[in-house]
Amino acid sequence: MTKPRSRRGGGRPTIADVARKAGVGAITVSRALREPGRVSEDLRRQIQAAVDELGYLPDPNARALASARAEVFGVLVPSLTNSVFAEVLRGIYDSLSDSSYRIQFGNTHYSGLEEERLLQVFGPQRPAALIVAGIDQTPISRRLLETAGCPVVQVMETGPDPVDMMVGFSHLDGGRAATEHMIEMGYRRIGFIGARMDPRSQRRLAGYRAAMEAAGLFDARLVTTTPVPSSVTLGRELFRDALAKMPTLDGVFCNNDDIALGALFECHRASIAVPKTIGITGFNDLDMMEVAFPSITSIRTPRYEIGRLSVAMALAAIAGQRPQDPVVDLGFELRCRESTAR
Amino acid sequence: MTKPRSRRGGGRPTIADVARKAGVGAITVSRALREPGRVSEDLRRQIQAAVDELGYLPDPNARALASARAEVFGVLVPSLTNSVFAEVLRGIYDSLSDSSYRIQFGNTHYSGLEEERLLQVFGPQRPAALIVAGIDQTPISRRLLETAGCPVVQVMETGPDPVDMMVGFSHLDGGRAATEHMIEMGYRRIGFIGARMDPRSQRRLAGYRAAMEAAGLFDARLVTTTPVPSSVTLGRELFRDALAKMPTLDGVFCNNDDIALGALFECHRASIAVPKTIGITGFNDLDMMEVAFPSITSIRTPRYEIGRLSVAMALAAIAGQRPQDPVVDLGFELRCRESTAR
DNA sequence: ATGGCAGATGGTAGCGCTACCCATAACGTC
DNA sequence: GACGTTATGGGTAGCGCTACCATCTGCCAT
Repeated sequence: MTKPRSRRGGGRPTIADVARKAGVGAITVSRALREPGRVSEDLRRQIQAAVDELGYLPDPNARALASARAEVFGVLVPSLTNSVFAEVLRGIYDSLSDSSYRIQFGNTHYSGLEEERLLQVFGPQRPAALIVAGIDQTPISRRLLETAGCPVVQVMETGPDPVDMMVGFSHLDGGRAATEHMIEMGYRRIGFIGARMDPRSQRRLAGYRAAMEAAGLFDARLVTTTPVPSSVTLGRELFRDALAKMPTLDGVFCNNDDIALGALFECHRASIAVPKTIGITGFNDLDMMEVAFPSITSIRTPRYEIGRLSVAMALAAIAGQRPQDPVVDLGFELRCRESTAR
Repeated sequence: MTKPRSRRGGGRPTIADVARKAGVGAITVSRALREPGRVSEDLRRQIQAAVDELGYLPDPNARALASARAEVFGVLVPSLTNSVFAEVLRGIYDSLSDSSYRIQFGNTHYSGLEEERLLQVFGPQRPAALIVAGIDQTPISRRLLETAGCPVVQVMETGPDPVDMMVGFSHLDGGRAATEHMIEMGYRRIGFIGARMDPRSQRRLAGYRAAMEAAGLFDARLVTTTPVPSSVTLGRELFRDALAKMPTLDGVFCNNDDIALGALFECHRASIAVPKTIGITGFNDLDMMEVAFPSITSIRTPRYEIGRLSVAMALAAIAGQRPQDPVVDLGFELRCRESTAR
């Protein structure tokens, strides 16, 4: 009569239970929880008491269905092995841990197809916001993002044509700055070694090339790359390859810090003096660069900050505050260290 | 008349649209999608055609509400900076990417309170399974896990009293094995240096102590620890502290590989011969241990495999297949390298 | 011929919440 | 004193899906 069916949910209190106990309507409970300002002080207290007593927790699934909006941030990164993305994720996480938003994440494995698949999985859920790494989405992914009906933040890079918002920095400028630094320090036969060669790596390479050409130093044989995923081990191998191909090498700009570390270790092993015989520059400035012996010059990238700011922008957009400039360039910083101090 | 209200959802096709187009009942569409075996070949084809034509995607929120079960795996890890957990996450992710399960993750920051909060956020959503790192949950967290109404896998460690299932290895045995190896290699004044000192680090320390005591070598002044989060930088500092405290040190077993790398770099910097003057052993066996110069002895831990197996066990449990043994010890492996080859 | 039973399909009634609209009271304003 | 206007609360009707039960068909055993 009262309960036509044993409750499927397993007997957890519902909003109706709270409403009954507090002697108010269910809607008022809903409002008291979501927009306390619209409910009088008295009722709010009464309702809070009922909530506490019953241990009521709103059902996020019912909420999502009724409001056509899930309290979920979807986050797409291309890799979990690469600690750079772990840091972005950490920034995202830390900025969201006060809120009731949950984080759902997807690993695209640097694949456009996989990214499309994941967007198709995330979309129907109507997430509160989407944060995706990179700016080179496939046309299908782009359309999925545009029609997602929620704020979208592309992170890690900036570019001219945001789907919605962007937070990042210029990899091309970073690559150029690193290379110019080495040229300034007197290196001439500067190699580029890079793994994975995703779009961001490509742009770092382009920056390297621009700097080298501007100085009249570019030589295609100085470039050693592979699509294989980056690792310290691979860094060592690539460095050996580069040196074999070009024995007069006097410096290397590495795609990232893992590669740089591998190169450094190989120098140790082969008794090549760093920075005297060969200079080394990394990219990202992981913690270990400072500590390495010799310490390694690198480009500090604002990974954690990118995560934090992307969330801040998304939350502002959810609250209806569109930023004046949807594209934010957080820049980077050259950290000169022993490995290029000739 | 037909549509009493403009559709809140924004006009995406619903199951009713598919049913109408295929000329069947909504329930049959639902069944065709979830348990194809229970629908005749003919209708299945018809329904599939309608689904394709409309581009129908089921609404996961509605599904979750109606079935009191969300297609979500909740994953709780204590850190994102520590690449060990990134690897576990990767294993979890890779095992789930074929399925329609989504992954929601939480970062407990090594805090029991934060873990409780996150479980309280995850619970009401009725996830399909929960994967949590560690076995030292607070009583409240434990109860939340027990009453979650879904499979629970505790990962990274094994222990006697699983909430439900466990996948991991013995950190105590790992610590002991590393220490015994150093003793065998002729080291005597072996220090332990450790950061963070979470429960797993504590057990590695206990293993170290057991081995040292068994050999009559233990001395409390050999132990240098800090609750500060681990990093390569910190490894260097701790190593210096340890050496200052105990100048006769002839070896160190490091809490983890970051610390070991910091110690190695400090040895380079201070011109301390490794492995001759001081031996170094790490823990986890990250990629870089093999490449370092000298290469660093470490304990290989099955991080990725833990992630994969935890998902496999959870999926089996969801399918109703309880494992014969709910606790799986994946073991570890000592990798002897140059840093302890005296 | 009857009953029974399995397999295939459909109808009804929610799951727990919120959007939308309405009711009421307490104040003004002119 | 009629008419807003604001603040506060409630009722109704779904959101899109699935659990539960009913129905219908065909086929076998009796």
